[in-house]
Amino acid sequence: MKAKITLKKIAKGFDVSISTVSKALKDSHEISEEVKERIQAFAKYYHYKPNSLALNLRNQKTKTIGVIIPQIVHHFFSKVISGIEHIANEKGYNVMICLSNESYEKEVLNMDMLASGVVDGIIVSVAKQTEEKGDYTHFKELINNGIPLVLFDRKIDEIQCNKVLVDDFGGGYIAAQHLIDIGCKKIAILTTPNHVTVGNIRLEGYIKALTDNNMLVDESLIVKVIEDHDIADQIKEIFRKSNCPDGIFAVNEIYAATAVKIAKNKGLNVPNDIAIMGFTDGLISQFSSPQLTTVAQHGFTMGEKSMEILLEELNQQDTDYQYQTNIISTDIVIRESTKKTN
Amino acid sequence: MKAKITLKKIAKGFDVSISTVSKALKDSHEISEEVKERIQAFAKYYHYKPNSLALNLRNQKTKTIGVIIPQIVHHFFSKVISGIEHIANEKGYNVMICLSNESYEKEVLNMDMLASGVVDGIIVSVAKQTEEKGDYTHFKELINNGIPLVLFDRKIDEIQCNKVLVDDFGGGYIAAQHLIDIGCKKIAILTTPNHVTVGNIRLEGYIKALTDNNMLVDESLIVKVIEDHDIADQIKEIFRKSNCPDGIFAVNEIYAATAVKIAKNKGLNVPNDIAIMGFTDGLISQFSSPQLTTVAQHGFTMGEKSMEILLEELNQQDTDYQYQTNIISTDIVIRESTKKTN
DNA sequence: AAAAATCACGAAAACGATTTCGTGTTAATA
DNA sequence: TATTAACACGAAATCGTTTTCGTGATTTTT
Repeated sequence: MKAKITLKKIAKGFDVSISTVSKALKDSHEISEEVKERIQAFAKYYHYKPNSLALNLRNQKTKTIGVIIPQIVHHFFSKVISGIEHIANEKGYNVMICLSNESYEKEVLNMDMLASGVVDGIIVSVAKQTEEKGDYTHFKELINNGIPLVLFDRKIDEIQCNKVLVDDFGGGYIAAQHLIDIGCKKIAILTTPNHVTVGNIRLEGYIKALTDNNMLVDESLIVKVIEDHDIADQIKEIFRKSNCPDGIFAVNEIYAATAVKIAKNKGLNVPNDIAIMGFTDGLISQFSSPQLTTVAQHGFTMGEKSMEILLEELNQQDTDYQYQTNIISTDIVIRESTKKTN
Repeated sequence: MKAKITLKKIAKGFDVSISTVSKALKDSHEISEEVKERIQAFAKYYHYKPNSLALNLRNQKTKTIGVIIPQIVHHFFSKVISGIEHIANEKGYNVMICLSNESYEKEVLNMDMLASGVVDGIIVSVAKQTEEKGDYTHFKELINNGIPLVLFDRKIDEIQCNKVLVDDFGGGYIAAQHLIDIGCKKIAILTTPNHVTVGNIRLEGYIKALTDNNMLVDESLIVKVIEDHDIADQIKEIFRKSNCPDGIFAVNEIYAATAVKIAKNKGLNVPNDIAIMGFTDGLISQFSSPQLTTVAQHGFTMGEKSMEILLEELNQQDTDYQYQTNIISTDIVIRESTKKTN
């Protein structure tokens, strides 16, 4: 393990002071051309790099932002990260990604770590367990400490900060409306338990679309999938009912793809016997067969927007800075799984 | 923006020295119980957290490791990250993830950033562009600077360091052998251009399996897909040939799923007319129809192993430390796309 | 009562870099 | 020749923390 090269060592080598070396490397006019050249050449040869820790400590900023996401094996979050990275790199910021694995405890741990001076600001999508627990003190502490925070994807009214959200309500609405438009009469929804905000809001959009079309909301067609249990088993339930649906709106790709698989196993034709669509335009939707109609939620744009807002907050000086909530609209991507051919 | 609380400020408040505060917070026996209690209570109330930058600077270590991956929207890399995180968290390390987007320039940038003192060690999967360029000076510099490095997934013989690799040769071999076993006579391979090492090695495994079984290697059945062009167009070529294959081994999920789609469009039955299999057991393989037989490369295990080796190197004192290359074996996951029913 | 030990705390160095403010030497000006 | 710039560099503070080494003031021991 070779010792890293520092200003001090260069100074000793040239028998000058540390300040001289520092200035020489910054090409200061205070230093003679001859000394500058020699020092610069030496530094270049040995690949001298100023120590970031020292710089950050002195400048009281790190040019790094932290991101805490619940999962990484997930198309949407990957896209958001890409969007964040895109803007961050443009503006010369580094990105530190942490995973909470949907766990409250890991979220708190990650946040503590990030808040201890290693980043200038933080972007978070709240873990499901935190939503369930409803304990947001770690966020409030962060804000109290004056560290800019942007929340994305999951809507938490209890925290006052900048937010970037998906238009889950609108997404749920256009999904249901699409199924209605193609002639579905009995539309089921595969959603998440109540504490998962995004699923809940999509459900609300679905309900609104149904009532706007004078359709009854049948509780038996609303399936709240619990992730601890076998997902397929829970989805199968809906096919057993005497009132088997002719359309299914799933609030994510996995549920949608699973529903398709079950339907096909039951001998049903998708989309002719039953139309099925999902949420999130990921790889599963694109590659499953039939290809899935879905609501695209533009993760990349969300990441970009989150980073832009964070930068805004980082650069603002106003005492009366106003937090904003940005809603990213959704689009429907129509594919085979809802294109009836008869 | 509230000012952060520091030892200095606490010291001023209590009219004691900084050292006293520091010791009081560490419950040192040098400080009287009374003073300790008061300072500790104050610190707790105001959520005092030692500044990481200062600590890292003093301790000359950050308890953070950096990871540079080419892509994040990719099941395999996501899995690797999860594995790295798993071990890192167990050992009290933080993980900083950077994306190179397969770009040489971004890889160098990220590495420079990480090498400037912010991490204790680095785990990298080399960008395709770097492989193509063949310029590994930034890696050599890193090693020269004494920063532990672990390379994973992509095999770079030019760099001397710890490595964790997929058994791509074995994977290619068992894939081809499997197709042979189920009776395929003309087996095509969809692989990557020569400079992408993993694709290349999988191709070698495929060739070895064929020759071991006394089968001819038909150059016209080896398709090297160029990612700049339309992937589907290039894959379609193989179906046009007079000698259309009865088995396809694709070196990744996307190629495999695309091949399946094309085959189905041509009216071919998968697997009966043509068996198709991929590499990487990701979501596409699991959810496409028919479900894809594939070679699982255990990304999670690779991540864990990479982190373990990095920790080993971080903790070693030996002057004659020996680098190791760890090969993670692959498994074949047989699904519908190669299960002939006739 | 003198010597030694303990107590409770402060001063200062160290990590690595930047930057302000000197300061001694030479060169230009009056 | 005396004064003033200009030049080329060094000392020291600063960022926040830990830690070693003092050092006065008690307290204990002889």
